[in-house]
Amino acid sequence: MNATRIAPLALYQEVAERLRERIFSHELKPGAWIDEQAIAEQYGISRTPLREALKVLAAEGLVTLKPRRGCYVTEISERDLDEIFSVMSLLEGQCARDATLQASEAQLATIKTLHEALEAAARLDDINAYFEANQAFHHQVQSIADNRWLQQVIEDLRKVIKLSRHHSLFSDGRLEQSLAEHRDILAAMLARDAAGAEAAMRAHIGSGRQALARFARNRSQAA
Amino acid sequence: MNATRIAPLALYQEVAERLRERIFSHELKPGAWIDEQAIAEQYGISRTPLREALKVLAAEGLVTLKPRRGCYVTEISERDLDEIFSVMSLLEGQCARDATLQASEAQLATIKTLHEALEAAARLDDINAYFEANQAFHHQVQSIADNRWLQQVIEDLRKVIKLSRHHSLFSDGRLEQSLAEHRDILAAMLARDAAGAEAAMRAHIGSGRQALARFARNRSQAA
DNA sequence: GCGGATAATACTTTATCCATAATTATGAAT
DNA sequence: ATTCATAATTATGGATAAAGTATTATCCGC
Repeated sequence: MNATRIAPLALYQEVAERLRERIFSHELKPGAWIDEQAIAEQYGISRTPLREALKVLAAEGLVTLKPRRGCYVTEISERDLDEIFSVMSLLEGQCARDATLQASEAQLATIKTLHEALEAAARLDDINAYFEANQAFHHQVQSIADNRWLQQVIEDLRKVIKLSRHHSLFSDGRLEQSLAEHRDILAAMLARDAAGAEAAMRAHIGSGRQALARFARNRSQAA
Repeated sequence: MNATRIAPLALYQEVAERLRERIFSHELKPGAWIDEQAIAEQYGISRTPLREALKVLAAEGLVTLKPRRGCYVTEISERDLDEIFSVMSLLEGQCARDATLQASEAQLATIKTLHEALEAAARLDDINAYFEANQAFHHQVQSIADNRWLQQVIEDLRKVIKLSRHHSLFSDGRLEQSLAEHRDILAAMLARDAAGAEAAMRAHIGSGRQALARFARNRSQAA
C-alpha cells in the first residue's frame, strides 16, 4: 500500500477517476470488456474497490454492467449523440442566458479575458491550448449562471460525450468556425443581450454536433 | 430453451430500489444516517451489495457519502429546489415542444385519453388517482418527444425532487389549478402549437415549484 | 476550571475466499 | 460432417474478516 498517499479520497473514487481517464483517452475503447481481475492486478488492489468504482461509472453511463456477463465500456450511437447534444444545446443555452442577465461587470471582464486566451490559442494554432481555453470559457459561463444542478447535468452529459473522440475536433476549419461562434456569444453577453447569447450558444453547440458527425463519417470511411 | 428467463437483476439493484422506496416514503428522512450494519441485517444480506447500492444512490444524488463519516440521506435545500425546478421547466418544456411537433394523431389521442383520466380523478377529488394520472401524462409526453437522454435527465431530477415530500401537493386549490394548467398544455398540443405547449408546460412546472414552496412554508410554521 | 492530548471504541474500507452462473469446447450421435 | 448436449473452466457476485482511521471521551496538566 502506498504510504505516501495524501489524497483524502476513498480508494474507489481514485480508481473511478483513473478508469475515467483511460476511457476518455480511448485506451479502453467503447464496447471493450473490462477485465476486473486484470485491472485490479494492474493497480495492485483487490476487486472490491474496483467493483464499487465500476458501479459509479455505470451510474455515470460510462460503462454498462451486464448482470453475470461483466462490464463493458458504453457504446454511444450517433442517435445518442444527437439526443445528448440536443439537451446540451438547451442547457448551455440557458446558462448563457442566465449568465448574461446575472453577470457582474467583473465577471463579464473575466469572460472577456478567457475569450482572449481563446483568440491567442487560435492565432498560434495551438489545438490543446484552444481546447483548454474553450473548456474554461464554458465553465465560467456555467459558473456565472450559478445553478449547481444545471452545471451538474451538463457535466454528466459532457462525460458521456467524451466517450466519442472529440480531442481532434478542432482541426482544419473547425477551429476558426468555433472561434467565430465564440465571438458571437461574447458579443451578445457584453451587450447584455440574453436572448442573443442563448441563441449564439445554441448555435455553437449545434455546430459542435455537426463537426463531430463529420469526424465520425471521416473515421468510418478511413476504416 | 428457457424463454421464461427474464432479466436477472443483481442484488445490489434490488437493494438500491428498496432503499429508494424507503427514502421516497420518508421512512429514511433527509439528513438521517444510514446504518449499514443495521440495513444489511434487516435485509439478511452482507454489507458488500449494500455498499454497492449506496454508491449507485450516491451517484443519483439521493444519498451523500462522506468519506470515513458514513452515508446520509441527502438534504435538499429550498435553493436546490429552485435550481432543479428551473432545469426541469426547461427540459419538460422542450419535451412538450418536441412532442407537439412529432406526435402522430394516434399519440395525440392517447394524450387526450390520459388527460381525461386526470379530469375524472379531479372530479372525484381522488388525489392518489390524480397523482398517478399526472405522472402518466407527463411520461407520455416525454415518450412522444422520443429523446431517451432527455427522459433520463428528467427522471433523475424527479427522483431528487421526490426527496422533499410532494405527495400531499395536490391539496386544496392546487388540484384545480394543476388541472387548469394541464388543460392549457393539452389545448396547445392538440392545436399543434409547439411554442404554446412549451410555454404552458413551463408555467405548469413553475406553478408546481410555487406549490411546493407554499407547502414548505406551512410545514415549517406547523413545526 | 478549562483545554489539550492520548487512548479506546466504532465504523468505514479493503482484501480474500467461496459459490454460482455462463460460456466455450469437446465428444458423441445422427 | 455437423449439430447438440454435457462438462469444465473462468469470471462475476456475495460474504466474512481484518485493518486502518476518525471521533469521542476521559484524564492530566496548566
